[in-house]
Amino acid sequence: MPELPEVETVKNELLPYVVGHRITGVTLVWEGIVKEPSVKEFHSRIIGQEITGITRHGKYLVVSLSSGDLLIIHLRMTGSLIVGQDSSEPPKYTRAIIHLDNKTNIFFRDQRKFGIMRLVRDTKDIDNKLGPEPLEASFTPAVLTERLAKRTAPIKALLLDQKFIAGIGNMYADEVLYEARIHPQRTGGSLSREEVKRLHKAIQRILWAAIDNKGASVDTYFRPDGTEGTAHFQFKVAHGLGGKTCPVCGGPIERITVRNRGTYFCPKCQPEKV
DNA sequence: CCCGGAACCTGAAGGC
DNA sequence: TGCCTTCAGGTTCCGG
Repeated sequence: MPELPEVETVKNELLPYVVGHRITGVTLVWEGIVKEPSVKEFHSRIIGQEITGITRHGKYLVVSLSSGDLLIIHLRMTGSLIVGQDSSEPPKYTRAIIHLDNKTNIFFRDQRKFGIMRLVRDTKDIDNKLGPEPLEASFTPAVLTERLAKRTAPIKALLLDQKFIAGIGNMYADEVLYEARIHPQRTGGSLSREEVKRLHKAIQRILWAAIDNKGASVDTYFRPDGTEGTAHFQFKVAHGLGGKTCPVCGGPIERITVRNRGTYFCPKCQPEKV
């Protein structure tokens, strides 16, 4: 599942292949991947444009074009962007191919067809959906404290809410709460000052460590060169480690459901009552 | 605004 | 072997 560290890695590793190059064509193997504008207008506006940069907003990739248009890409759950040669066979589940003038193809693979592309003039509509970027300097413990105040939703649900904080998904939410020793069902507003500090630190440490490891290849995530990230080797609880042993207390990792999402945690190290 | 639940989608995995 | 059900989860929508 591409979350902030995976999307950040895709951005970083895609950049050298694409910046300064022109898009010579886009093959839409599945047209439904383009949400906006019409397929016809999408083609006419994107072909011939030079890629000038890529940024990340939460889990969104924003590819800037010389025309001023922005190509917004969201990989959702099973999407990946793989670099290949013009002559290479499209990987399985390829939904779109971006052809560049350097004989390079970007293959947009996506098993479940949830990923999207959108051509827009500005990023207002995605930025309005996103809370603070957790790795920016402006995301301080005080900011987190203020946002948690009076919230009655479980902390796990808040971490998954992109408007509360951008970029965290199901895997990293579990890892962060484990690291912070906070039970996923605790309500946001009930966290002590000490717990909020631990949570803030855990968010930044877990996400930076995952970026250092080029993301977690637990499902269908691959780096643009087709290799796997290694962040999942550091997971203590997330993604199917239920039943395994907590590395700290030796007790079993449990699985519960929070907001219809599989949630892994250690009941001993993350007690419900403090 | 806040909260929770369901829907969207498709392939993998498990039960029988 | 094969049919059927269940599960996975980022985002969006809807109801209270």
